Amino acid sequence: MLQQTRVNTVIPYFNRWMERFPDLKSLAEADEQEVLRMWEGLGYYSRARSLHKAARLVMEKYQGIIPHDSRVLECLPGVGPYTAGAIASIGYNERTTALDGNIRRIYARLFDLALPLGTKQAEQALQQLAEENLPSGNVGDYHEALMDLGSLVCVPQRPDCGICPLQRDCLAYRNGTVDTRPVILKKEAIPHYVVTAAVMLRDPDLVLICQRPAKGLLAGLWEFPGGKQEKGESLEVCLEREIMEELGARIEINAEFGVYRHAYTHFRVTLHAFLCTALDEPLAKEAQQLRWVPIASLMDYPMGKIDRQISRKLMEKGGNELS
DNA sequence: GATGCGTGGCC
DNA sequence: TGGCCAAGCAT
Repeated sequence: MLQQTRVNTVIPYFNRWMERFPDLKSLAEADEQEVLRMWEGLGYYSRARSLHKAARLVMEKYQGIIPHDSRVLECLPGVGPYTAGAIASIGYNERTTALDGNIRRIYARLFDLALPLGTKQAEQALQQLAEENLPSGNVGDYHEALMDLGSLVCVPQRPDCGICPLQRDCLAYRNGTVDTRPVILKKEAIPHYVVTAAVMLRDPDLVLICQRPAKGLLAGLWEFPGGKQEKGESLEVCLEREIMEELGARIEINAEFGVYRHAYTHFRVTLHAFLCTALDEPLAKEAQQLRWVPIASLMDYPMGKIDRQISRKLMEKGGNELS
């Protein structure tokens, strides 16, 4: 859960998760849709599927005992170099590095590393620094201490060097390069898409939702069908085209339903949702499956943020008022 | 080796 | 508003 996610965001999810899945066995026996529902809102949903698979794998292959060896841990789905090192060092006090974003930043500043983060040379240098500076004992505490220092004091922007216990050892501080360490290569500006979605209603209170493909963005989650607006295309034409492409159906667009903005990692979207009626029976083409579900049951289906907002608005309004 | 993958907080 | 960033990993 903590991969690329702040502790304060994780805490409520972690507590709910541990209540529902108190051990590996309960997680291993759960079905994937429920796992995704428990994860909904945390993002990076492949983490949930990987964790689910890893639980099953540990139950089957390792008799329910999470391995101690970081090289073995790295073979588990969703477990890479950092997570393997964190489990081994924090969980089992094995003498292993656990190089996360915080610790990379701290070492880059302590040693005034000029190599851009993410390059092979920088990674090698950081890994070497991590190994050379690994204490002989209490490695888990060491890693947690550095991560806390990185998240509270040696933060990316405007670090609080005045209260840093490492100030006198910090080469970047001495050289006046704290603000430019670590060196981060500029990222491309992210595109902004306009997309449409159809809230297709059918008596008495059914609405059509589609399960997204098993790979890619929001994989396995449910959504209201639609897609990107093309150049020179009106929102209505866009929606009619998308529904024909995705579902092979003509629709009647009855009313605007809402406008939603959202920023993903690699793009932004403005989504226009419309209340619609199907003129043909929709078929699953790109979607894994389609389902006409009672509006009151929408919470049973894992969704991304925008589709969950649409769902909540639908549930508030109720089916009758809309059709 | 580069790219894709969510969401929320801060400025 | 938009950019930046967060206890990275898989492909």
